[in-house]
Amino acid sequence: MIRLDAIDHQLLGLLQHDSKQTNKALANKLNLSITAVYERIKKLERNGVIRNYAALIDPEKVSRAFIAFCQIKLIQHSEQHIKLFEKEILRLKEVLSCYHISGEYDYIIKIYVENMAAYREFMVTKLTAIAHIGSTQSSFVINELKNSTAIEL
Amino acid sequence: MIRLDAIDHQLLGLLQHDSKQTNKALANKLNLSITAVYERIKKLERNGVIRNYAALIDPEKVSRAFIAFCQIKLIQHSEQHIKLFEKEILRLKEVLSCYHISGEYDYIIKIYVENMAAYREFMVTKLTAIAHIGSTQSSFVINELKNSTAIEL
DNA sequence: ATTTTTGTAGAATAATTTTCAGTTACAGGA
DNA sequence: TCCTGTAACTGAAAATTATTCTACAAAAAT
Repeated sequence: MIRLDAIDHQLLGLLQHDSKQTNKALANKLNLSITAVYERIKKLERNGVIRNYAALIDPEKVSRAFIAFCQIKLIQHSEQHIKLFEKEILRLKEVLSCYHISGEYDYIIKIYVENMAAYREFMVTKLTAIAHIGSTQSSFVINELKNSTAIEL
Repeated sequence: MIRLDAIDHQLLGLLQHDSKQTNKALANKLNLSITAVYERIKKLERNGVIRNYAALIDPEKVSRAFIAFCQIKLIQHSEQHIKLFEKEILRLKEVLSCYHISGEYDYIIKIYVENMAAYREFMVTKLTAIAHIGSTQSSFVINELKNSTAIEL
């Protein structure tokens, strides 16, 4: 396990919210030298604590304002069927997240499309086209209160 | 509505996966000059297409490997109760996402904690401490197949 | 046909990242 | 206690990158 101190936690907090700020700005906030910040970041990258850096875009600005969650039950649960389902579901670009979960349903997926018509199209031509899907239950997002990538430490 | 051409789409695709690559690298991939890339990025930032840049970290490396979804039903649905619930739920640092949804339950939240014991602690002392919660249903993540921030255009 | 706008390229400059040499703090072993 | 090795730090120099500026070309508007 990687040992992170309080400064690392602060640094991760800052970088999770804005990875474009300069080492100089970070150094000021953390009361460290630029090089110290630089070395800490490189270490976090080497250790795999920081996986990557991403630009986060506004779904509304790119016509993906309609978000839905869909829970899926498979007909059979053999390894073969699971593998096949997972392979197919990951092909779909509308699916931003996919989790294998406990409970009544087997999977929960998060879907980004333009509107309800597009969602219907997605369901009919793409999702239910995947073999071995038993039943599905969709929940449409009325309001996104929070969707953060930042883990508070 | 903002007009984005094919190059903007490509550019957004690249930046959503790796926002740390240099304009030079981007220019090569897009067959543009460095300045052209620079101007396009600034425009996407000005227009709000790019909301921000973030470091994405590995939950396992920071002891947040236990992920759960929890669906929540409120007792009452008056504006007052909704507002209060939303205010309280957003206070909780374990809650990375919170959506108001259609269907049987009112909200779905995604929770990151260290382990099942921490989840129990979270439920007992934090979540169910919020007033007006009717019932909840938790689903634990067995496997995260995909959790992307990148919208494919 | 002409003007305006938009997007682009290349060079110059400003700023930042990265490297380097040297210093300090500290834990473990003799 | 003292020594020694390690890890983390600092400040300056070098390398790279971002940003600005001027100019040009193509497309759209007048």
